[in-house]
Amino acid sequence: MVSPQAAAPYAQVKHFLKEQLARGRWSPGERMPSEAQLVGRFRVSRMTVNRALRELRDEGLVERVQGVGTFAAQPGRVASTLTIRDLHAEIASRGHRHHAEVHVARREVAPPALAAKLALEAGAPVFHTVIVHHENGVPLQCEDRYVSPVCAPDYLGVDFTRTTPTHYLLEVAPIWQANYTIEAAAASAEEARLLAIERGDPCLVVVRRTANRERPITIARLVHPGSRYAIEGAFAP
Amino acid sequence: MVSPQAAAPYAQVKHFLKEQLARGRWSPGERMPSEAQLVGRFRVSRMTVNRALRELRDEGLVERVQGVGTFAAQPGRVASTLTIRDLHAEIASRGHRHHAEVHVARREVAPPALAAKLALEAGAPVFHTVIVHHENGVPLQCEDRYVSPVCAPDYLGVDFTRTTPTHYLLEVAPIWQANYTIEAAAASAEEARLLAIERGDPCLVVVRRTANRERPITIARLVHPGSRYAIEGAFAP
DNA sequence: CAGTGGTCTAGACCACTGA
DNA sequence: CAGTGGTCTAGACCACTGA
Repeated sequence: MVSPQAAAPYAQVKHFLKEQLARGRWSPGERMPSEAQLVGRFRVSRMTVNRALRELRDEGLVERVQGVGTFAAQPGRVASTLTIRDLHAEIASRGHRHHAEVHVARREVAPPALAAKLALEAGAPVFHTVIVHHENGVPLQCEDRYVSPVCAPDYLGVDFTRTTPTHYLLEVAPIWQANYTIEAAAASAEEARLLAIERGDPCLVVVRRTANRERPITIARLVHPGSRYAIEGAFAP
Repeated sequence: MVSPQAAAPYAQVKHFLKEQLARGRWSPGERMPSEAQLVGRFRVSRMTVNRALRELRDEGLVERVQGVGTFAAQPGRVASTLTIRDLHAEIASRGHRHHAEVHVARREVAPPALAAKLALEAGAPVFHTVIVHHENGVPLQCEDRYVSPVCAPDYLGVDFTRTTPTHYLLEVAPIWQANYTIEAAAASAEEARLLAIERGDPCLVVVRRTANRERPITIARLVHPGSRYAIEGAFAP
């Protein structure tokens, strides 16, 4: 009998393997235990073990070859797609906990360059939030965002520990178009502090600007520790 | 009885729902059929339907709430504009000079993990090139590439100072599908040397794997100095 | 309370691989 | 051939939700 609070068996198997992989129990390319062996060790059914391994494969942690076996892949990356996707949903879909720390949430006066990008007049008010998103308690993204009060007048009234800016904005101001840049940059002292990494550590930086049919809505600078985040995607005809 | 070629039942259910979602059968937030209803309609077991829905949730296409139901998610899903561009053409289009330095171009024996990724047998030969691309004399990209001899048997005969691997491969082995990851990483000593940057400097790393209809063609790891390269894109409805 | 999704089980058949 | 992963089934128990 399993006590109610206990993690699901498939999650336990997955966690165990993840842990061992992180510790280097198997070098990349090395054969890992077969499903049958894990069934024996954990006293669970093969479907349960299979789900754990399938999810590890989907996360890029293991490789599986039918008729051959399961092998350790290069160590841990998390995945995303090049879409405007709510980070909360993304983390939840991995079965992980998300929580957000709000560091800044206020009205500011838009300096000229920013005002121009948001199609506001210089000196007009603009909303500014700085929020750090955590996955299972580990900082994953520092979201530095400016929002046009014209498109989302009630933005600052949102409880960002419960609703992400992306989620809220997608609801109140549907996106018509967006552009983005993706680059690698060294963490600033401030970013390093917020993300619990070292200054100068490589970060994946996405700058995204969205607009509706008439005007810009928001500009966000999303900084991710390079070691904890990767963008994944695919295309087919 | 299911004919051997048929897609797996879970994939059929998933495909059906994806199709309907794409057609706007359910608006965002609208309730979709329950697992029980889909079991009845497709004559499959609930585990099968559950897997289809779970994967749709993981892809961000639906939201599921225990005790309540399954709902169509906000769209948010836009085709990636990340294209496979020939770097030579990209540099030329900026009116700049491109030249390539070939550091490695040889046949090697594929270690197991690589062989699996390229659908080769372990120990089979594989082509390996390491080429540094310069824009106006400045190193812009270090291209570390493995190529399946099955798809491009004459690969090593190409003069890579005159033709880029991407250009050549697009000609001899048209791409049917591709996937990629984008991440930030610190330059290794070797990469730093090739790119004329400091070890540890942030780099934008794209790993791209392409395949034709039958089999993988090539895996490339493209390392760019963070200070010199960014990916840009836009999407609109 | 009925309906929902989350998960597990113990078996099954299959395709594939390498010895 | 034995071993592997891919998938399915038909049931089960559970937590959760909203009427």
